[in-house]
Amino acid sequence: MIEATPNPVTTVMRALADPTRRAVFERVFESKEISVAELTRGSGVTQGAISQHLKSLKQAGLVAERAEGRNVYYRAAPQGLEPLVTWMDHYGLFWRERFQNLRDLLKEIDP
Amino acid sequence: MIEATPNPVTTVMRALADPTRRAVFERVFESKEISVAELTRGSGVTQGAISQHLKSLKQAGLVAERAEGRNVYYRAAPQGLEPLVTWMDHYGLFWRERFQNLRDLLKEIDP
DNA sequence: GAATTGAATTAGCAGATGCTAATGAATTAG
DNA sequence: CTAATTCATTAGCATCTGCTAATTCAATTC
Repeated sequence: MIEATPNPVTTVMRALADPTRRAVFERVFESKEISVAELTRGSGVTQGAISQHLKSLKQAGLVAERAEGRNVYYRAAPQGLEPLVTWMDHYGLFWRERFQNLRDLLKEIDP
Repeated sequence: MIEATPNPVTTVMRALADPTRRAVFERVFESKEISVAELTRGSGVTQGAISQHLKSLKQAGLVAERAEGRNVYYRAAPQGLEPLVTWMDHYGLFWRERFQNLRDLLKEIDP
């Protein structure tokens, strides 16, 4: 079965399924803003590869960019995760169990 | 960067990233139990393909099986989604918004 | 017992994927 | 102005993936 225009869930899952690409997202997420060069350092892959991963993440709506001079700074766009959350809402029944342990968390947010 | 033993998050995401395979999981989830033949019907792919997808899902811990006679019945194992949930717990900050609407749900569970 | 059905496995293939190396465009530094 | 830095893009590649078709084994059915 082929999806003409791929489902958002598919897009996001595919973007995050690759460990290298997911690691890029995580680093972008943890830094408020981070340049491509900085992302490349210690990534184990070339700058070109990083740019390609960033392109995928951007198309999935998971990161956004801001150009400044010759640098391009990326930041996470966690709203991009919404398709995943919605999907899990529906198919992750076992959440119910989690909700039982959630009282503490709620207190933390609104004591 | 190559992962020797792939991360559970990677395993689950990869299993669910493919639309056909995810559709299989969803159908298994919605039926309490379902045979391979039944899954094959209306899936658009051959029985062999379905078996391969089920194998992936099983290795990811997302489904379990029960053999009876010459049939094999599959059921969802939503605990297999835990790696995903844990990951999102960490990287899906925007959950905070959702938590605000959660009070009602909690009351429903423990009035 | 022979034919049928359900399911797993395999070989083989077309297409997708992730990577590198190289190139090019743009900005900054000397 | 020239050299160096940052980033995106491309071609080419080795590998992975999802599929079909075919085979095999097991369990019903006739």
